[in-house]
Amino acid sequence: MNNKVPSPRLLARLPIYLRYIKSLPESTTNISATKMAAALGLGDVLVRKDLAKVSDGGRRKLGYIREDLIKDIETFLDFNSVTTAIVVGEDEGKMLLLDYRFDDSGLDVAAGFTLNPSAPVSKSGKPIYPLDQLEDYCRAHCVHIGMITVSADRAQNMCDRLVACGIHAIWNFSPAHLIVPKNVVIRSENLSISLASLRMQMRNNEK
Amino acid sequence: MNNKVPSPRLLARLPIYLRYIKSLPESTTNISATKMAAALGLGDVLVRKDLAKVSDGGRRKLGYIREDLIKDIETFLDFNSVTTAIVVGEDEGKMLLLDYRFDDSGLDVAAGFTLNPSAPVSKSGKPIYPLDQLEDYCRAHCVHIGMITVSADRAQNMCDRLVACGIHAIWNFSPAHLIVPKNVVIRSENLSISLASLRMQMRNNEK
DNA sequence: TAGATTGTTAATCGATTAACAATC
DNA sequence: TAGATTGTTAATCGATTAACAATC
Repeated sequence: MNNKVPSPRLLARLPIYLRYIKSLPESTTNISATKMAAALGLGDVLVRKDLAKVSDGGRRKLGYIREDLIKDIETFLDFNSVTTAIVVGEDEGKMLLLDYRFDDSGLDVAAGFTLNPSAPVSKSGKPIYPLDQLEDYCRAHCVHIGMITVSADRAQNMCDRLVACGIHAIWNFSPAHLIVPKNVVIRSENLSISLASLRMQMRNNEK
Repeated sequence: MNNKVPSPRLLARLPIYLRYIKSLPESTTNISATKMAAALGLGDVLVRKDLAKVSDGGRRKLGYIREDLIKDIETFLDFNSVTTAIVVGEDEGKMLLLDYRFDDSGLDVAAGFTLNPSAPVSKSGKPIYPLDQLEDYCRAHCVHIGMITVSADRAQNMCDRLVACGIHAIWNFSPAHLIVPKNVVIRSENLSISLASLRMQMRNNEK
């Protein structure tokens, strides 16, 4: 394990490894990179190199110790420390993300904000506040991530308000392209991109 | 424009270009790769090479004709032909995707299926059928994409049913790892991966 | 021992960037 | 002409794979 910035590709594969390892029967104590690679359709050397970056290695002939590997990946991905997030949004989208099960990944979606809350809590019991309490809440609590699910035309405004509250990162679920200062991290989920990629694969698959 | 399989990275950038070009004021008739690159924080040669792959080139000194470029990107991404999709899922998730605005990207989310529909139509008026009508519907209509939003433990079963109906692609919004035959395309949206990547960026940003 | 496995070093491959020529 | 731009060729960079040595 060294301290270089991990590549996005590695970061994308680690949760996949994690899910796979966790899906193995309880009785499994060891897992080899070779088998994991075969099961996931990846090269074995690739998996081994990835694991070398997050753990301190497996044992020849035995592979990696399952328990330790889970711990190592989770530690590397920082799943053990909790980051607090809030959601600002229109009703449906907001509800969904408020109640989304980010299982064991260290995200606490603490509250939702919307213009006119129709209920004081979401389905899973998370509090929903009127939008004008956003600033006070963020300052009173240690909120690091702001999730945006409003429509494209209101997204930049929400983003600016969150940035002004001192948020560290914006997780944008709106289709808008948002502009943030350099010290704020931004990540956009974009179903158009996924869709384009899916259709492209379909097209190529038909030939 | 040639006929090689486009790289996923190109595919991810094209919708970003598209969104940017469309966001320009109505009066804009030309746009240069140089300016676009600067606005989006990309290298200008990269943008120019990307555009060369989808259009038949810009004009020196003037750049690209906006209108044509939009058309070229949309054609390349196949946004003009319509693909029909259906959603199988639990209530909230299903509703959201049924009503999601895939603006102009050529996806028709035609219907939703769930075990016990609480209403005959979604908010935006899309029909919702009981799950046992899935097979009949898929065979009667020309459904190409099956979107899965059920919980992890039921996802593989839904996936198998959809595959048996002759679906061409599975768009998986459940956290499960799904197995499909070679002739079916699969794409999984995975918020854990996004979250891991976001937190990693945050961590590196703080240093 | 033989076989399964890890781990390392070199080769390959693909994507991006740099340098520069062309041209309107 | 000068400047803004495209487009091409070569260089660089990073990620993946191949080959192989080590070892339990």
